[in-house]
Amino acid sequence: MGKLHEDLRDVVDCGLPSALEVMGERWSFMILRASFNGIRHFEDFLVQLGIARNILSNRLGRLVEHGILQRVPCPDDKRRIEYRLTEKGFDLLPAMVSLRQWGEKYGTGVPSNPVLVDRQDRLPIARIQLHAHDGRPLEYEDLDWEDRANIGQIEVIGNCGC
Amino acid sequence: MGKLHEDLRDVVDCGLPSALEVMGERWSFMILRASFNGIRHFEDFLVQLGIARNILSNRLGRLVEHGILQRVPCPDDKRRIEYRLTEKGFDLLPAMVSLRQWGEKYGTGVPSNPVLVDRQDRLPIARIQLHAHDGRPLEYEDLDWEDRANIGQIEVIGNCGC
DNA sequence: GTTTTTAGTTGCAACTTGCAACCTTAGATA
DNA sequence: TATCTAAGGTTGCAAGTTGCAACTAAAAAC
Repeated sequence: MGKLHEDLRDVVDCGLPSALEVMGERWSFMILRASFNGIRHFEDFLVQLGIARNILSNRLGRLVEHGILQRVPCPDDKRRIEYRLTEKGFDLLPAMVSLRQWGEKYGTGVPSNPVLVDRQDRLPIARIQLHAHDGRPLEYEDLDWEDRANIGQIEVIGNCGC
Repeated sequence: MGKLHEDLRDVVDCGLPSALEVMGERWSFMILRASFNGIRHFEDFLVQLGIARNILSNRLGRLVEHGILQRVPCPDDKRRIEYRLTEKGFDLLPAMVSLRQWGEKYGTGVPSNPVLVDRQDRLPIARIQLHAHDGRPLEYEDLDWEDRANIGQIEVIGNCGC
């Protein structure tokens, strides 16, 4: 475990390798999706995903190790363990939704269900896209790569630019 | 190849499994990132990523197979092959950026470079997040899962809701 | 016509995966 | 109290996947 992944790390200046170290594994996003849908127990993941026991055990362990899930023993039944999303885990929602939207657009064409809605008006959320620092939506033609050194001083807090 | 992935497909109503069939493989997102950065040739991917030749060959083939990259032989030097992003490939940008931002926030702390900027003002793009159909930014507390059947009629074109 | 460059393929060893069977601890039942 | 069942694992094995190094094929350079 690990040897394959460590190489990815120091290849380039990019958050991607460290993200992929956990989330690049085959079942990680599926487990995350189940978590977002409220699944919390080992056997429920097992049934929902059709994953092998040992792999699920291993993946849950790795997700916990990386602070994406939290392992909480139930106080009322000490056999049961709850795997809950941490804040770090919740922060993966945009990435997951974006991948899901892409898969839905180009994949088998099966509409996803259930669907994320805005609690206020019960309407589906918007398609995820890139925005400028001031909120204007950006298409690929509006973008450029720039060396960080050339924009260091005018950078605005809250924008990461990557 | 493929046997492992087909199972993911029909597990749930979700675009995620079909997205992960290609992009869930260990090197796919790294190759995609290199493509977004302008890398187009076999040997350049090889050097930039430090990936094994046979794996790169295999992954490029799969990305082409899935219509994410296009294999274009150069007319001036017929040894050379260009791997170019298709529209389907470009559409993965939000997912990649979102993952990258997450990795940058929680990973090794190394700032990504180069950085995506708005061509108009040369400022870094905003952090990717979820928005309501009318553009309001949404946090996780503002969201709910809803069965597609309950919102089928009021659904707005351009919103996918997943 | 020999060498170099680009984009691969092949063989092998090491690692990872999936499946089935087993183990461990805690509650439930009698 | 002993036994049964449920929840969450671990272990062993066969099959599949990966990485490395060495080899090949075709086109360009010298």
